[in-house]
Amino acid sequence: MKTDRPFSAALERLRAAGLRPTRQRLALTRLLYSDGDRHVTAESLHKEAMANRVQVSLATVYNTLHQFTGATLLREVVVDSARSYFDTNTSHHHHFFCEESQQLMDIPGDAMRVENLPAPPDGATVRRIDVVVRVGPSES
Amino acid sequence: MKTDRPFSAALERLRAAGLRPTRQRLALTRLLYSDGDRHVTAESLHKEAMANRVQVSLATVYNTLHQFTGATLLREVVVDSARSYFDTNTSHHHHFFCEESQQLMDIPGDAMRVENLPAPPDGATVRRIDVVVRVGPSES
DNA sequence: GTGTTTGCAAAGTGTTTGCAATTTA
DNA sequence: TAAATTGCAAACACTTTGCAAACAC
Repeated sequence: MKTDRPFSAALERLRAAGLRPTRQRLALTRLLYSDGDRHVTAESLHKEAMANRVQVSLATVYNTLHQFTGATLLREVVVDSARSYFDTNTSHHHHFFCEESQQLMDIPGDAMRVENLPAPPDGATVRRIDVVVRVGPSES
Repeated sequence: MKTDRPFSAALERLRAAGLRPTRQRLALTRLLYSDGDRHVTAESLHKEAMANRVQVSLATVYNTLHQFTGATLLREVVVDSARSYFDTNTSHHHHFFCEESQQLMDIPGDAMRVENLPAPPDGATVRRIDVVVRVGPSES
């Protein structure tokens, strides 16, 4: 009998994060991590689940996205004030964002650097640096 | 008779942008540009207007912020998916953002540089590069 | 006067929450 | 069985819109 790879990988991933492997979380984990790095919104993931005959409510998708973010299985990316995006790549990196297509694309972490960052104000510490390169179609 | 500086400056600013100098727009312009660079949300500007006995509806504040953005009198800054921020400094620069206090602070445009930006995907052009340095209180 | 702008209240969007029913361990 | 999770529908916060009254030119 051969192991159902995506399934057991999902199980392990949830266990490692200390989250109960419920049917919904397992299904969403498989969708999110079976095929390389991805950027999803609550709605896109919910649609994808529906299309794959995984029954999950939108509320549960929201909850799950936030739990996963809390467990650093996901990283939230703020690029659009209308919608929240979540990235399965939790390592330090930046993004291209195309406003017309609403597409996010990773920029590998070491391909880019921010130079001469001034000291943060008063008693503040830098938590994170986010670079968003907004792009659009060439012909304007 | 001496000129009412903030008033006529606001008038000129609106004229230059091709916007009719209505009572509401003049008042908001004076609030926005009389005292250095500022970061506002629709609600903060509306509150400020009320506090200064300028009667404007929140809907008009929203409309005005967008018209001003379209006329490059303002620049929208995306840092928080819950709220839209507008910056009276329209030149190229980046921001510190403190999530606990919801405070935005400018980082002067030339103090910081992004190095080794990879080429944008396919037939895309870079429209803008936004760097957000998220900070928090030092004691964690 | 004529076209623009305003303000209200209603509608809209994405997101969160309360709680009973279900599921996991 | 006890505690965690789900799903629904209602509640939310912020934002946009339709339209009649007010205003700028």
